[in-house]
Amino acid sequence: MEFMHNVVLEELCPVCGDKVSGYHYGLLTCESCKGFFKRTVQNNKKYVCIENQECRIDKTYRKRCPFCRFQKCLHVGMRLEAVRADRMRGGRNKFGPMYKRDRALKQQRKALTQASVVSSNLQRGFNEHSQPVPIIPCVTAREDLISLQPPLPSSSPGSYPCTLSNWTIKSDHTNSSVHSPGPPVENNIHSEEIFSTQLSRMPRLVIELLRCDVDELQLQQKINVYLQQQQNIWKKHGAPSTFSLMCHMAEQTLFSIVEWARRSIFFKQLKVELSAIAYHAGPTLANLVQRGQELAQKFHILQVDRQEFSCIKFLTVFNPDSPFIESVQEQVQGALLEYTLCTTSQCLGRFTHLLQCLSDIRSLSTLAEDYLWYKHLSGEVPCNSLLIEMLHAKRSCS
DNA sequence: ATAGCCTTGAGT
DNA sequence: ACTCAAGGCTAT
Repeated sequence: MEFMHNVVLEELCPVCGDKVSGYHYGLLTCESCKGFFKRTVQNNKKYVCIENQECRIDKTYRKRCPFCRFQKCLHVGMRLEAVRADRMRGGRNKFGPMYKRDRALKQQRKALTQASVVSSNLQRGFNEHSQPVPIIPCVTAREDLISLQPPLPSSSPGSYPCTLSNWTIKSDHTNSSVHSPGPPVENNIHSEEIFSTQLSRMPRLVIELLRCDVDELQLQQKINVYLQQQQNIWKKHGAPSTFSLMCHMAEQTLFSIVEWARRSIFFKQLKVELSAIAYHAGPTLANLVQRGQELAQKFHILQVDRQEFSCIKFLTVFNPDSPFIESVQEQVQGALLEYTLCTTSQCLGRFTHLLQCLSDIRSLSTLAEDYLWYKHLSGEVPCNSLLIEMLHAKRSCS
């Protein structure tokens, strides 16, 4: 228990970088930002920024601009609705389970990191370039991406259990509007223990991929915050097109994938061409959305776990357009095969299903890309520099 | 106004 | 009985 607590308290406040004192208003923050957020919301304070509304907020400067500090509080995901209108003290609120899952997730990430460092030291090389991988923090906030407005008190946290025979790994999903949540899984106190034990039997490559994985909770929070902001804007200026909204969501996801690719273990050895990105948009938008949902459903039925998902993502994002990438792809595919063989009793069945999913993602991604390019040529794509840049890069290559 | 410490109380 | 995230208090 003490160990669990330490994992959490080692972190830095996402607002100012000060020492975290616990979960406050939706996430881990320091004591001072907790107090600041509380005062601001309780007293309905209105601040004004005398600069450009982009003041740096850190431990030293956090007092200088309360406007930007509060914006940052909202941006990183502090929840207005966690401040009690009736000022009742003590007790618990609806975020309790979310905190618990977040703690478990962080604990598992830490176990992974430790196991992978040990494993790096013990084993030499699944390829000749193999070297101990530095520990890289998973926080990848791009603060310039989202304009800052208060979130709405609408989303309730849900659980997305990824289970497969021996492993039980849960991730938090606050947005369940696209895919339905999986069956409830009881909170297994010993899951971390089991997880660590089983880790030793997992293919090393799978461990590495998993360790570099995207912080889904953060990505979802960002997208949620964005959608919530949009709701405020719609009230004033009317709703934007679904397509424009999806471009924004795709852009957020894209940034996250780029960050993930940068962290990925082979990235430094590659001249990476990020190209095949799977997101939902289509020949007609509705058709592509439907195909995307079908794909999500397929993943759900198969109960694809994080390990498998990491491998599939790697195989999707990196195009086998050079002999080296091709060989790495083969290794990842091999690791996936090894993993599925040792976690299921279905022989090749599961692996074949996963490859089918991969193929679906690729074809969906091609359709989405064509559609986006068409929309771009007809001047309908909002100014999403990264999306368009990627599209241009892809088109100029092929 | 800030931020560190204290009190409270539902959930476990 | 214990935990820990709410609100409260108060020196700065």
